Amino acid sequence: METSSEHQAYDFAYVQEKWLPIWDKLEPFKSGRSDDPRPKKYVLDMFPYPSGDLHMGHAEAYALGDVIARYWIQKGFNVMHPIGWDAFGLPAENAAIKRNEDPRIWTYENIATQKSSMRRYACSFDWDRVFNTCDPEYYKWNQWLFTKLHDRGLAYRKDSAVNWCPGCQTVLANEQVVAGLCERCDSAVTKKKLNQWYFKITDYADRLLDDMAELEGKWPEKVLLMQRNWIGRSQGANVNFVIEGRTEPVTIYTTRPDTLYGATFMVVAADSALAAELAAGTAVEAEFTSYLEKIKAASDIDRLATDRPKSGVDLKRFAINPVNGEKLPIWASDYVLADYGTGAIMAVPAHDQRDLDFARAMKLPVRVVVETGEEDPNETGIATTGDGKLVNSGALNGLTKNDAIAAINKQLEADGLGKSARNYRLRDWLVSRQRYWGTPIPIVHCDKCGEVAVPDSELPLLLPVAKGLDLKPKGQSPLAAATEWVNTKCPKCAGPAMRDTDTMDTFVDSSWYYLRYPSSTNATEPFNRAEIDTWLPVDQYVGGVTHAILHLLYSRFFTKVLYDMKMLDFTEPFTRLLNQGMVVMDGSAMSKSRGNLVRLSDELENHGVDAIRLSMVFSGPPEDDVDWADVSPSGSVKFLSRAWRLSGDVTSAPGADFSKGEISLRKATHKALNDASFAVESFRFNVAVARVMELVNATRKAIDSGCGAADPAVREATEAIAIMLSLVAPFTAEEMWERLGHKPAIALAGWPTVDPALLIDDEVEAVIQINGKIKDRMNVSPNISEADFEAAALALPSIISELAGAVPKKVIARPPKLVNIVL
RNA sequence: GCCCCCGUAGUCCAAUGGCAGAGACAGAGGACUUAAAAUCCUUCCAGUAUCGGUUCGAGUCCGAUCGGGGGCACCA
Repeated sequence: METSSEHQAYDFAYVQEKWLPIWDKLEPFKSGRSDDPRPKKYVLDMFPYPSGDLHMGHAEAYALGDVIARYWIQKGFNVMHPIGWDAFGLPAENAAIKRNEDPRIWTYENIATQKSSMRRYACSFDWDRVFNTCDPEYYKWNQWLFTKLHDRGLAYRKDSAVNWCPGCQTVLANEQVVAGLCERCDSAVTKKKLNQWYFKITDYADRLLDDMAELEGKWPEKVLLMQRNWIGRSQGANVNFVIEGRTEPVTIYTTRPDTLYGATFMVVAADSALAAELAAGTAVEAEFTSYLEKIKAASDIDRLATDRPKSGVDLKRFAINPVNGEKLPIWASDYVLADYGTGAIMAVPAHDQRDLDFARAMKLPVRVVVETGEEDPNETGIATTGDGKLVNSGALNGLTKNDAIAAINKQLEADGLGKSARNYRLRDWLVSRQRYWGTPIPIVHCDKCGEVAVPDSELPLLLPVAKGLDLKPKGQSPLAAATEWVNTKCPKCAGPAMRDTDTMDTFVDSSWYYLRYPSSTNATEPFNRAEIDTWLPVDQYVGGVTHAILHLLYSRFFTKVLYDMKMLDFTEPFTRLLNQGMVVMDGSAMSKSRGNLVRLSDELENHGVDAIRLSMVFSGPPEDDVDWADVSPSGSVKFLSRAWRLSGDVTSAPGADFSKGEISLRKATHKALNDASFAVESFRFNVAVARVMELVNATRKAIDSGCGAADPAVREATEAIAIMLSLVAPFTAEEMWERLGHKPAIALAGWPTVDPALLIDDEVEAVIQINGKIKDRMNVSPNISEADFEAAALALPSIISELAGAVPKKVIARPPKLVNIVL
C-alpha cells in the first residue's frame, strides 16, 4: 500500500479511500453495546426525504449535526446518532406515475444512493438503527398509534372545507399551497367541503403553549415565538345574543367585551350553517345563495389579496344587544371565519378596523364607546384600538379598558348572558390524504357498527401493491380501486364492510420516529420502554427552520398524547434544538431554473469531503444561511493541508512528556481546547474552527522559528489540533493521527483534559482610561487586587501628568483588565 | 396589516457592558525557485446604518428612523 510521506502533498482523495473501509470495520459510532459504561447522549438529525442524491443542504445539516455528535463522543459520551428515511410522500408517487412503476422502486433506490453518499461524507451515524417509514415494520405502528388515538377520541372524522386543487383533483395540505397556488401544478387552490380525518391537537393547545416554558433558552427563541403565534391563544368573552324569530340565542366571541355598547350590527360567516339557517325561507335567500356561490368559487389567491373590499348580504334579521336591548341588523360576510370562535361576531366598527371597513362599505352606523384621544373613526376611517375612558356605555362609563372588561364579564356572568372565554388560532390536524404512497388508515366502515378500528392482531394493514392501480390523482384515493383490498369483513360483526381508502399525512410518520431509533427493529411494540427511558428525550435535535411549526408541533403533540397513555414519562421530545440555515447561491435559493445550482458531488470531487464540511461549518453561525458564493472551499483545502503538514513535522515520539514542552505553545494549546469546547457547546462552530486555525498558526511558527519540531509542546499542540479537527474534518484528522503515531479511530481519542493552570497568563495588559478614553497601558498580574490595581494605575507617570493634580471623582477598577478614572 | 430577527473593513464573520479584530476570503508586497505552482513571511482596509437616551464606560442595553430578511394572513 502507498504511504503518504511528509514530502507528498496532501491528497484528500487518497485519504478518503484509505480510511472508509477501516472505519467500516472499527464501527466507532455503534451505540448499542450493552456493556458500554459511558454516559448516554442522543443527538438527532432530522431524517431526510429520499428525493434523489444528497444536495448542498444535506451537506450543511449533516456537517453541523456531526460536529455535535463527534464532540460529545470525544467528551466521553456514548452518543446515539441515528439516521433513517422519511420515505412516504408525494414526490415518490409523482415519479411512479411518470415512470409507470411502483413508488417503492424509486424510493428504495434513492435511499440506497443517499446512504452510500452519507457514508462517503463520513457521517457519524449508527448504521444499526436505520429504518424507513415506508417499511411495513414501521408503518404498522403508525396504524397502531392511529387506533389508539381513535380509542381516545383524538382521531375523528368531520366535514370541513379543505384545500382543493382543481388541476390535480386532490386535497392539499396547507403547506402544499404556496401563495394560493398548488405547489405542483400552479392551479389556483379553492375550498371544497369534504369528510376527512382529524387529530384533535386543539385539545392540547394549552399544554403545547404552556410547556414551552421549559424549552426557553434551549430552543431558538424564534421557533418558540412561531409556535406561540401558530397556536394563537386569545382571551375574551362569549356573549349570547337573542335573535328575533329564533328560540336559541347566538353566541359570539369577542376579545373586547368592553365595547359591547359600541356594537352596531352582527356578522355571521357566510359559509356557516348559522348563516344558511338565518337566510332560509326569507326574502333574501336567493341573494344569499348567490353570494355564497361566489365565495366558494373564489380562490385562495383572491382571499389573500390585502385590500380586498368588504362584501356581504343583509339578512334582514335582527339580534338583540344583551346590554342595552338594541336591535342589531345581522349580515352575512366572508370576512368572518366560520371555524374560529362561533362563526359569528358582534361588530364594533369604531374600535375594529375590519368592522369599520364593513360599516363604511354598507353605510352602517359607527358609535365610539372608548375615548382614546385619537381622531374620530367616523372622520378618519381608522378604528381606534387604544386604551381610554368608556363612554356611551351605561354602567361602564368612566372605566378604563381593562376595568371595563372585568366589570362587563362579571355582569354578563351574573345575568347568565355570557362568560369569559379563550380561543385558539390552532385548528385540528387534518391527517387524511387521497393518495397512494402513505400509511393506510386502519379503519373499517361497517353499515352496522360504524367506524371500527382494525384490531392490533391484523396490523400492519399492508398497502396494496401499486401494480394495476391508477395512481393519478382524481379526488379519490387510488386505494378505492383496489376492490379486493377495500371489501372486507367488519372486525366486530363479521358482516361485509369497506376499508377506509385514505392514507395518512406523512407528518404522522415523522411525529414519533425519534422514539423508534432506540429499538428500531422491535416487532412487538412501537418502542421499548426501557430503551426509551435510557435514551429519551432527544438531547440535541438538529434540522431546518422550515419545520419550526408543523413537524415540531406535531411531535410535541404526539409526545404529550403518549405521555397521557403512560407510554412515556416526559412531555417534551427535544430538549435542545438547533436550526441550521439554508445553503444559497448569490443570495437566493439554489434551483436549476435559476441557474445557480451547485452540485454537492462536484464540490466533493473538486475539494474533498473534509473541505466541504469545513466550509459549511466555518462560513458563519449555523443558524445563518450559507451563501456558497461567499465561501472558499479552496481556502479550506489550504488550511487542511497546512494542519496536515504539522503532523509530518513533529519529531518527538508518541507519549512524549508534554509537561516538558515549551510553555507559551502549551498555553496556546490549552486555551484553544478550552475555547473550542465552549464555542461548540454554544453552537458557535465557526468560532471553534477559528481557534483551531489560530493554534495551527502558532504551531507553525513554533516549528519554524520557535521551540522547534522536537519540542513536546509541538506534539501536544498537533495532537490537539487533530482531535479538534476530527469534529469537522474526520479524514484529515485520522490521517494526522496516524502520522503522529497513533491508531485509529481518532473519533474515540478523547478530548484532551485542559489544565486550568495553563489558562492563566503570567501577565496581562491592562488599559487605563480617563473619562472612558484610553490614556495608557500597563502589565499586571492576573490576580492583582482591586486596590493594588487602582493604586498602580494612579501611580503611572503619564496618568499623574494627565491628571495634573486634579482629584478623580470616581475610579472604576476592573482587575486585571481596566481602570477608568472619572474626573 | 400584526409579530419577530438582523445591519461591524471590498467580502464572510469575531468581540461575559470594558483596548473594535479572533479567524478567513479577496487585494498588495516580499522570501524561496531558472520559472511557475506550492509554501512561508509581511501588509493595506472599518470606528460598528442614522439620531437620541441610559451608563464611569455602549457594536453590545433602551427609544425612534432608515435598510434587509423571516413568520402569520380578515383569528374579532
